[in-house]
Amino acid sequence: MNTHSETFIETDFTERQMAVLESALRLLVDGGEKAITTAGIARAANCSKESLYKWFGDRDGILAAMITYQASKVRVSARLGGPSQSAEAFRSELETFASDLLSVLSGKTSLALNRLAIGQASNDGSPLSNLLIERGRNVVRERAMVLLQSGQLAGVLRFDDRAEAFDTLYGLIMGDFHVRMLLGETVPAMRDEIAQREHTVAAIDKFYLLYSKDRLN
Amino acid sequence: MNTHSETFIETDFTERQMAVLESALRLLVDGGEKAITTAGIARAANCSKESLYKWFGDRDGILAAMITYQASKVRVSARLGGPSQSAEAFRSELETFASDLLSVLSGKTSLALNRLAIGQASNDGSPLSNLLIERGRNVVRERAMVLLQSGQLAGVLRFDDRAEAFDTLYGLIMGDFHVRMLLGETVPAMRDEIAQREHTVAAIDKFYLLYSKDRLN
DNA sequence: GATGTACCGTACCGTACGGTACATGATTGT
DNA sequence: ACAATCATGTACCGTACGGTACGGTACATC
Repeated sequence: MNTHSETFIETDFTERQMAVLESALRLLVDGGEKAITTAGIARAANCSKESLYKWFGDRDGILAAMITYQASKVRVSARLGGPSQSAEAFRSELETFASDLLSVLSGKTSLALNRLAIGQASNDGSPLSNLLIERGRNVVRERAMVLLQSGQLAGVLRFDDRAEAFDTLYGLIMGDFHVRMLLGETVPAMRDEIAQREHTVAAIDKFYLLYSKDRLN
Repeated sequence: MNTHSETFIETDFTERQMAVLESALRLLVDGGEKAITTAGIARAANCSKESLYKWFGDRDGILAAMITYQASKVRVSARLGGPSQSAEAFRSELETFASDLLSVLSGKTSLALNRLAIGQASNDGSPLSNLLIERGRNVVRERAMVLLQSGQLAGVLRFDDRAEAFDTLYGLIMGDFHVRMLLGETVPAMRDEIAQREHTVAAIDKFYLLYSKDRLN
């Protein structure tokens, strides 16, 4: 049995459907939203439009399925260590989180899906945006929350408001990089692996200056 | 003579054209991108489509003109104080900057234009995005840069890399609020004036912890 | 009062897209 | 072997949009 498949979240999608969604995502990544036409998806995936409508209902259903499917793929690896650990191990875990955050949010597919959801966020209740917030941001946020919690329990960090600490951590890591990348800019600090690493370390340094247990104020 | 008009940047737009752009912006704000049809703009502004094409070339020209026009309106008030000033006055100025940043980026028109630019950022070189970055972010950034510079000259702040200090300041102020608002979420910390004020003060507090001259490391 | 300019309103054209219907081939269960 | 189910490919329909053309109107300039 393939152990890889076990790390994926179970979805209600057929293999064929996932293949179609995969090619639709690829279409979105290098073509933008205007490239996502029902005929285009069908052509790229060698499937019929009728199948698309049978499986996903309508165009918005296809888009929602793309987000759900992608979210099931990038599900971040859960924490393995317990709450009791050394300060060095915790710092390392925090840096891993920061690095993962940068990698995920700067990924082409993530950017394309965020652009898609933002582009139609002004219309109605915008289920796409909610889907992206729930399955994207909130998942990452939950992981960070338990991480911060364990840091506090381990006596490494000190804060009153965990949510505020998370916001600060996020801000120090991402800054305005996300929006700039969404606008199509190639952010220098995201260029290569070492630049990302450097930025990550600096961000965590600042976070420790603000929330370390040994903080001097 | 009206002194207000002098604070506006000169643009090449006629009064009539500005009125048309104004109603187009209003259309965009409460209708999203899909509401911006040439016929819709003409109808809302009581002008003819032919005039639209004569003035702005094509649909993208209209969108570009909307961004340029809006940017000319929200041009932030320039700093008046010189580099030599008290620490209290500088801190106050920094808080004013933070407050202005929050107000501008959470404005309905700003959000709508950012959504518009992001929505079509994946296509080509995307002149809309560049326009928004140049006339939006970079203007604000320049203002913050001279502000930070004067803070260093006044002996209040200490940093080696001014750009890095700005990124940190921005991250502390905005966090992921911008993206969340772009996705349509109503961020609690942006709800009312006092919540914004509280958040602003906390952000500047953290910034001072990191970049104050009296920092202890 | 003639001429030119700028604008409005509307009608029109071509195209592209979302969605549906149908005919043909594959696959599976019995 | 055969029927039933499913998927593909194609053809089609209605509509909405970008862009253009044209007739009509107000106004200014000479």
